[in-house]
Amino acid sequence: MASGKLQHEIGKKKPFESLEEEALLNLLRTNDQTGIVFSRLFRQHGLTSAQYNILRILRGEGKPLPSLEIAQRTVKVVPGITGLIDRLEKLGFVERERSQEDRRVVYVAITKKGLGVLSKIDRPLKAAHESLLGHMTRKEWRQLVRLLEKVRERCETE
Amino acid sequence: MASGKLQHEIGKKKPFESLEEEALLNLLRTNDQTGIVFSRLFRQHGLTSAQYNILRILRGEGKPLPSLEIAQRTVKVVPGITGLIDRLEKLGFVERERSQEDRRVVYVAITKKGLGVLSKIDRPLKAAHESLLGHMTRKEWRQLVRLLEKVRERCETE
DNA sequence: TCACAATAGTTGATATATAAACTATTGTGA
DNA sequence: TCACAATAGTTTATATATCAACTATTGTGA
Repeated sequence: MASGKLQHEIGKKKPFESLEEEALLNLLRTNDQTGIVFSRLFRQHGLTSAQYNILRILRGEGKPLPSLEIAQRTVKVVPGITGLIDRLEKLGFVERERSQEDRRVVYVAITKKGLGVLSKIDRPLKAAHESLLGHMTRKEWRQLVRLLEKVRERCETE
Repeated sequence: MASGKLQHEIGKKKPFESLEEEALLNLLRTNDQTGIVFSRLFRQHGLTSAQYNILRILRGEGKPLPSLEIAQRTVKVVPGITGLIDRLEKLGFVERERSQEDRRVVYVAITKKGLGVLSKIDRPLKAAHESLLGHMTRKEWRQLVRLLEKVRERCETE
Protein backbone atom coordinates (compact mmCIF):
# COMPACT_ATOMS: atom_id res chain seq x y z
CA MET A 1 0.00 0.00 0.00
CA ALA A 2 0.92 3.60 0.30
CA SER A 3 3.92 4.67 2.36
CA GLY A 4 5.32 8.14 2.80
CA LYS A 5 6.91 10.59 5.14
CA LEU A 6 3.79 10.96 7.25
CA GLN A 7 3.90 7.37 8.35
CA HIS A 8 7.32 7.97 9.81
CA GLU A 9 6.42 11.38 11.24
CA ILE A 10 3.65 10.05 13.41
CA GLY A 11 5.50 6.91 14.43
CA LYS A 12 2.97 4.72 12.70
CA LYS A 13 4.05 1.09 12.42
CA LYS A 14 1.68 -0.21 9.81
CA PRO A 15 1.31 1.43 6.41
CA PHE A 16 -1.88 3.28 5.60
CA GLU A 17 -4.98 1.35 4.70
CA SER A 18 -5.49 3.23 1.48
CA LEU A 19 -4.33 6.15 -0.57
CA GLU A 20 -7.46 8.01 0.49
CA GLU A 21 -6.60 7.59 4.13
CA GLU A 22 -3.04 8.72 3.54
CA ALA A 23 -4.19 11.78 1.63
CA LEU A 24 -6.74 12.80 4.25
CA LEU A 25 -4.39 12.26 7.17
CA ASN A 26 -1.77 14.28 5.34
CA LEU A 27 -4.29 17.04 4.95
CA LEU A 28 -5.11 16.95 8.64
CA ARG A 29 -1.48 16.89 9.67
CA THR A 30 -0.45 19.70 7.37
CA ASN A 31 -3.30 21.86 8.55
CA ASP A 32 -2.37 21.23 12.18
CA GLN A 33 1.29 22.00 11.59
CA THR A 34 0.75 25.21 9.65
CA GLY A 35 -1.96 26.22 12.11
CA ILE A 36 0.50 26.03 14.98
CA VAL A 37 2.83 28.50 13.28
CA PHE A 38 0.06 31.04 12.74
CA SER A 39 -1.52 30.55 16.15
CA ARG A 40 1.74 31.49 17.79
CA LEU A 41 2.05 34.58 15.66
CA PHE A 42 -1.47 35.74 16.47
CA ARG A 43 -1.05 35.02 20.15
CA GLN A 44 1.98 37.28 20.27
CA HIS A 45 -0.48 40.06 19.47
CA GLY A 46 -3.13 38.90 21.93
CA LEU A 47 -5.37 37.21 19.37
CA THR A 48 -6.44 33.65 18.67
CA SER A 49 -6.69 32.32 15.12
CA ALA A 50 -10.47 32.49 15.18
CA GLN A 51 -10.41 36.07 16.41
CA TYR A 52 -7.87 37.12 13.81
CA ASN A 53 -9.96 35.51 11.13
CA ILE A 54 -13.02 37.55 12.06
CA LEU A 55 -11.11 40.81 12.16
CA ARG A 56 -9.57 40.06 8.78
CA ILE A 57 -13.00 39.46 7.27
CA LEU A 58 -14.37 42.71 8.70
CA ARG A 59 -11.43 44.70 7.41
CA GLY A 60 -11.71 43.11 3.98
CA GLU A 61 -15.39 43.91 3.80
CA GLY A 62 -14.89 47.53 4.77
CA LYS A 63 -18.28 47.80 6.45
CA PRO A 64 -20.18 46.16 9.32
CA LEU A 65 -21.50 42.65 8.80
CA PRO A 66 -24.33 40.72 10.50
CA SER A 67 -23.12 38.11 12.98
CA LEU A 68 -24.37 35.15 11.03
CA GLU A 69 -22.81 36.42 7.84
CA ILE A 70 -19.47 36.31 9.63
CA ALA A 71 -20.18 32.85 10.99
CA GLN A 72 -20.94 31.61 7.49
CA ARG A 73 -17.72 32.98 6.05
CA THR A 74 -15.64 31.31 8.71
CA VAL A 75 -17.27 27.89 8.37
CA LYS A 76 -18.17 28.22 12.03
CA VAL A 77 -21.25 26.74 13.60
CA VAL A 78 -23.79 29.42 14.44
CA PRO A 79 -23.77 29.36 18.27
CA GLY A 80 -20.00 29.70 18.42
CA ILE A 81 -20.01 33.12 16.86
CA THR A 82 -21.67 34.74 19.86
CA GLY A 83 -18.92 34.09 22.40
CA LEU A 84 -16.27 34.88 19.82
CA ILE A 85 -17.73 38.31 19.19
CA ASP A 86 -18.29 38.76 22.93
CA ARG A 87 -14.56 38.48 23.54
CA LEU A 88 -13.58 40.65 20.60
CA GLU A 89 -15.97 43.30 21.89
CA LYS A 90 -14.57 43.05 25.40
CA LEU A 91 -11.09 43.51 23.94
CA GLY A 92 -12.30 46.61 22.12
CA PHE A 93 -11.60 45.26 18.64
CA VAL A 94 -15.20 45.24 17.40
CA GLU A 95 -18.51 46.89 18.24
CA ARG A 96 -22.04 45.53 18.06
CA GLU A 97 -24.98 47.54 16.85
CA ARG A 98 -28.52 46.30 16.41
CA SER A 99 -30.00 47.05 13.02
CA GLN A 100 -32.81 49.58 12.84
CA GLU A 101 -34.60 48.06 9.86
CA ASP A 102 -34.62 44.51 11.17
CA ARG A 103 -34.20 44.44 14.91
CA ARG A 104 -33.23 40.77 14.88
CA VAL A 105 -29.97 41.57 13.12
CA VAL A 106 -26.81 42.55 14.97
CA TYR A 107 -24.18 44.31 12.91
CA VAL A 108 -20.56 43.86 13.91
CA ALA A 109 -18.03 46.56 13.04
CA ILE A 110 -14.26 46.57 13.44
CA THR A 111 -12.90 49.44 15.53
CA LYS A 112 -9.79 51.56 15.05
CA LYS A 113 -8.13 49.49 17.73
CA GLY A 114 -9.03 46.38 15.75
CA LEU A 115 -7.58 47.81 12.57
CA GLY A 116 -4.49 48.78 14.51
CA VAL A 117 -3.75 45.31 15.75
CA LEU A 118 -4.32 43.88 12.27
CA SER A 119 -1.88 46.32 10.75
CA LYS A 120 0.77 45.22 13.23
CA ILE A 121 0.23 41.61 12.22
CA ASP A 122 0.31 42.19 8.47
CA ARG A 123 4.05 42.24 7.99
CA PRO A 124 5.05 39.25 10.15
CA LEU A 125 2.14 37.28 8.71
CA LYS A 126 3.32 37.89 5.19
CA ALA A 127 6.78 36.85 6.27
CA ALA A 128 5.35 33.66 7.77
CA HIS A 129 3.50 32.92 4.54
CA GLU A 130 6.68 33.27 2.57
CA SER A 131 8.67 31.30 5.08
CA LEU A 132 6.21 28.44 4.93
CA LEU A 133 5.63 28.32 1.20
CA GLY A 134 8.61 30.17 -0.20
CA HIS A 135 10.41 26.97 -1.10
CA MET A 136 7.64 25.99 -3.48
CA THR A 137 7.16 27.16 -7.02
CA ARG A 138 4.16 29.08 -8.28
CA LYS A 139 3.27 26.04 -10.32
CA GLU A 140 3.19 23.89 -7.22
CA TRP A 141 0.98 26.35 -5.37
CA ARG A 142 -1.50 26.38 -8.22
CA GLN A 143 -1.47 22.61 -8.35
CA LEU A 144 -2.08 22.42 -4.62
CA VAL A 145 -4.98 24.87 -4.81
CA ARG A 146 -6.50 22.97 -7.70
CA LEU A 147 -6.28 19.65 -5.88
CA LEU A 148 -7.73 21.07 -2.67
CA GLU A 149 -10.62 22.57 -4.58
CA LYS A 150 -11.24 19.21 -6.15
CA VAL A 151 -11.30 17.51 -2.76
CA ARG A 152 -13.90 19.99 -1.58
CA GLU A 153 -16.20 19.31 -4.50
CA ARG A 154 -17.65 16.34 -2.67
CA CYS A 155 -17.83 17.79 0.82
CA GLU A 156 -20.20 20.54 -0.09
CA THR A 157 -22.87 18.35 -1.57
CA GLU A 158 -23.33 16.39 1.66
CA MET B 1 -3.50 38.23 -8.40
CA ALA B 2 -4.81 34.86 -7.58
CA SER B 3 -8.50 34.09 -7.88
CA GLY B 4 -10.25 30.79 -7.48
CA LYS B 5 -13.31 29.02 -6.27
CA LEU B 6 -12.53 29.66 -2.64
CA GLN B 7 -12.92 33.39 -3.01
CA HIS B 8 -16.48 32.85 -4.14
CA GLU B 9 -17.17 30.15 -1.55
CA ILE B 10 -16.46 32.38 1.39
CA GLY B 11 -18.12 35.45 -0.08
CA LYS B 12 -14.84 37.29 -0.23
CA LYS B 13 -15.01 40.52 -2.20
CA LYS B 14 -11.36 41.25 -2.80
CA PRO B 15 -9.01 38.71 -4.38
CA PHE B 16 -6.35 37.11 -2.24
CA GLU B 17 -3.26 39.04 -1.34
CA SER B 18 -0.94 36.36 -2.62
CA LEU B 19 -0.76 32.84 -3.91
CA GLU B 20 0.59 31.77 -0.54
CA GLU B 21 -2.45 33.17 1.22
CA GLU B 22 -4.79 31.50 -1.22
CA ALA B 23 -3.03 28.18 -0.83
CA LEU B 24 -3.04 28.30 2.95
CA LEU B 25 -6.67 29.41 3.19
CA ASN B 26 -7.59 26.63 0.80
CA LEU B 27 -5.81 24.21 3.06
CA LEU B 28 -7.69 25.50 6.08
CA ARG B 29 -11.02 25.41 4.32
CA THR B 30 -10.56 21.94 2.90
CA ASN B 31 -9.54 20.60 6.26
CA ASP B 32 -12.59 22.17 7.90
CA GLN B 33 -14.96 20.82 5.28
CA THR B 34 -13.66 17.28 5.28
CA GLY B 35 -13.46 17.37 9.06
CA ILE B 36 -17.17 18.12 9.28
CA VAL B 37 -18.02 14.99 7.33
CA PHE B 38 -15.94 12.75 9.57
CA SER B 39 -17.03 14.44 12.80
CA ARG B 40 -20.63 13.64 12.01
CA LEU B 41 -19.79 10.05 11.31
CA PHE B 42 -17.90 9.62 14.57
CA ARG B 43 -20.59 11.36 16.55
CA GLN B 44 -23.16 8.88 15.29
CA HIS B 45 -21.16 6.32 17.24
CA GLY B 46 -20.72 8.48 20.32
CA LEU B 47 -17.15 9.56 19.57
CA THR B 48 -15.48 12.85 18.73
CA SER B 49 -12.76 13.06 16.09
CA ALA B 50 -10.06 13.39 18.71
CA GLN B 51 -11.34 10.36 20.58
CA TYR B 52 -11.58 8.27 17.43
CA ASN B 53 -8.07 9.25 16.51
CA ILE B 54 -6.67 7.97 19.80
CA LEU B 55 -8.54 4.68 19.59
CA ARG B 56 -7.33 4.19 16.04
CA ILE B 57 -3.73 4.71 17.10
CA LEU B 58 -4.05 2.25 19.97
CA ARG B 59 -5.61 -0.39 17.76
CA GLY B 60 -2.93 0.12 15.11
CA GLU B 61 -0.18 -0.23 17.67
CA GLY B 62 -1.61 -3.42 19.09
CA LYS B 63 -0.27 -2.76 22.59
CA PRO B 64 -0.56 -0.11 25.32
CA LEU B 65 1.16 3.22 24.76
CA PRO B 66 2.36 5.91 27.20
CA SER B 67 0.10 8.97 27.30
CA LEU B 68 2.66 11.35 25.88
CA GLU B 69 3.48 8.98 23.04
CA ILE B 70 -0.17 9.23 22.04
CA ALA B 71 -0.13 13.00 22.38
CA GLN B 72 2.89 13.20 20.11
CA ARG B 73 1.31 11.08 17.41
CA THR B 74 -1.81 13.23 17.36
CA VAL B 75 0.03 16.56 17.20
CA LYS B 76 -1.79 17.44 20.43
CA VAL B 77 -0.37 19.67 23.09
CA VAL B 78 0.62 17.68 26.15
CA PRO B 79 -1.94 18.90 28.70
CA GLY B 80 -4.85 18.16 26.40
CA ILE B 81 -4.19 14.47 26.38
CA THR B 82 -5.15 14.05 30.01
CA GLY B 83 -8.79 15.08 29.75
CA LEU B 84 -9.13 13.25 26.47
CA ILE B 85 -8.03 9.99 28.04
CA ASP B 86 -10.15 10.74 31.10
CA ARG B 87 -13.27 10.75 28.98
CA LEU B 88 -12.29 7.69 26.97
CA GLU B 89 -11.68 5.86 30.23
CA LYS B 90 -15.02 6.97 31.63
CA LEU B 91 -16.69 5.69 28.46
CA GLY B 92 -14.95 2.35 28.97
CA PHE B 93 -12.99 2.50 25.70
CA VAL B 94 -9.50 2.60 27.23
CA GLU B 95 -7.80 1.69 30.51
CA ARG B 96 -4.90 3.35 32.31
CA GLU B 97 -2.13 1.44 34.04
CA ARG B 98 0.91 2.91 35.69
CA SER B 99 4.19 1.40 34.57
CA GLN B 100 6.12 -0.69 37.07
CA GLU B 101 9.59 0.08 35.71
CA ASP B 102 9.14 3.85 35.58
CA ARG B 103 6.37 4.98 37.85
CA ARG B 104 6.05 8.32 36.07
CA VAL B 105 4.70 6.61 32.96
CA VAL B 106 1.01 5.85 32.45
CA TYR B 107 0.23 3.22 29.84
CA VAL B 108 -3.06 3.50 27.99
CA ALA B 109 -4.67 0.37 26.53
CA ILE B 110 -7.73 0.02 24.31
CA THR B 111 -10.46 -2.23 25.70
CA LYS B 112 -12.67 -4.76 23.95
CA LYS B 113 -15.44 -2.21 24.05
CA GLY B 114 -13.11 0.27 22.34
CA LEU B 115 -12.20 -2.25 19.65
CA GLY B 116 -15.90 -2.94 19.22
CA VAL B 117 -16.86 0.63 18.51
CA LEU B 118 -13.95 0.99 16.08
CA SER B 119 -15.02 -2.09 14.17
CA LYS B 120 -18.48 -0.61 13.74
CA ILE B 121 -17.00 2.56 12.31
CA ASP B 122 -14.61 0.87 9.89
CA ARG B 123 -17.02 0.21 7.08
CA PRO B 124 -18.85 3.57 6.96
CA LEU B 125 -15.52 5.36 7.34
CA LYS B 126 -14.07 3.59 4.34
CA ALA B 127 -17.22 4.47 2.44
CA ALA B 128 -16.79 8.12 3.45
CA HIS B 129 -13.18 8.08 2.28
CA GLU B 130 -14.22 6.76 -1.07
CA SER B 131 -17.11 9.14 -1.31
CA LEU B 132 -14.86 12.12 -0.62
CA LEU B 133 -11.92 11.18 -2.77
CA GLY B 134 -13.36 8.66 -5.17
CA HIS B 135 -13.64 11.18 -7.97
CA MET B 136 -9.90 11.74 -7.98
CA THR B 137 -7.29 9.62 -9.68
CA ARG B 138 -4.48 7.80 -7.92
CA LYS B 139 -2.09 10.17 -9.60
CA GLU B 140 -3.87 13.15 -8.13
CA TRP B 141 -3.81 11.68 -4.63
CA ARG B 142 -0.09 11.08 -4.89
CA GLN B 143 0.44 14.60 -6.14
CA LEU B 144 -1.62 15.98 -3.27
CA VAL B 145 0.32 13.95 -0.72
CA ARG B 146 3.61 15.06 -2.20
CA LEU B 147 2.64 18.73 -2.11
CA LEU B 148 1.34 18.53 1.45
CA GLU B 149 4.56 16.87 2.55
CA LYS B 150 6.48 19.65 0.91
CA VAL B 151 4.44 22.29 2.74
CA ARG B 152 5.23 20.59 6.02
CA GLU B 153 8.97 20.64 5.39
CA ARG B 154 9.15 24.18 6.70
CA CYS B 155 6.75 23.87 9.63
CA GLU B 156 8.77 21.31 11.43
CA THR B 157 11.99 23.26 11.56
CA GLU B 158 10.37 26.13 13.44
C1' DT C 1 24.50 10.98 48.59
C1' DC C 2 22.60 15.15 47.78
C1' DA C 3 21.12 19.11 45.17
C1' DC C 4 19.28 19.81 40.84
C1' DA C 5 17.91 19.17 36.10
C1' DA C 6 14.94 16.37 33.22
C1' DT C 7 10.86 13.68 32.30
C1' DA C 8 5.76 12.12 32.60
C1' DG C 9 1.72 13.57 33.58
C1' DT C 10 -1.95 16.47 35.88
C1' DT C 11 -4.47 20.71 37.23
C1' DG C 12 -6.42 25.25 36.37
C1' DA C 13 -7.74 29.02 33.43
C1' DT C 14 -9.30 30.79 29.08
C1' DA C 15 -10.97 30.19 24.24
C1' DT C 16 -13.32 27.59 20.91
C1' DA C 17 -16.53 23.83 18.50
C1' DT C 18 -20.79 21.78 18.54
C1' DA C 19 -25.68 20.42 19.49
C1' DA C 20 -30.04 21.38 21.55
C1' DA C 21 -33.17 24.42 23.32
C1' DC C 22 -34.59 29.05 23.78
C1' DT C 23 -35.93 34.36 22.90
C1' DA C 24 -37.08 38.05 19.97
C1' DT C 25 -38.48 39.68 15.72
C1' DT C 26 -40.36 39.41 11.14
C1' DG C 27 -43.06 37.48 7.33
C1' DT C 28 -47.23 35.01 5.67
C1' DG C 29 -51.48 32.81 4.77
C1' DA C 30 -56.24 32.01 6.13
C1' DT D 1 -55.51 40.16 12.45
C1' DC D 2 -54.08 36.13 14.27
C1' DA D 3 -51.78 31.75 14.44
C1' DC D 4 -47.67 30.02 12.85
C1' DA D 5 -43.43 29.36 10.27
C1' DA D 6 -38.97 31.42 9.42
C1' DT D 7 -35.00 34.08 10.71
C1' DA D 8 -31.20 36.13 13.81
C1' DG D 9 -29.07 35.50 17.60
C1' DT D 10 -28.24 33.83 22.49
C1' DT D 11 -27.83 30.50 26.29
C1' DT D 12 -26.45 26.11 28.14
C1' DA D 13 -23.83 21.98 28.32
C1' DT D 14 -20.02 19.09 26.91
C1' DA D 15 -15.52 18.32 24.53
C1' DT D 16 -11.31 20.10 23.11
C1' DA D 17 -6.90 23.29 22.48
C1' DT D 18 -3.61 25.87 24.66
C1' DC D 19 -0.58 27.97 28.14
C1' DA D 20 1.33 28.32 32.70
C1' DA D 21 2.21 26.25 36.79
C1' DC D 22 2.43 22.20 39.48
C1' DT D 23 3.45 17.12 41.46
C1' DA D 24 5.87 12.90 41.27
C1' DT D 25 9.55 10.32 39.77
C1' DT D 26 14.00 9.47 37.71
C1' DG D 27 18.70 10.54 36.22
C1' DT D 28 23.15 12.93 37.04
C1' DG D 29 27.14 15.32 38.45
C1' DA D 30 29.85 17.16 42.22
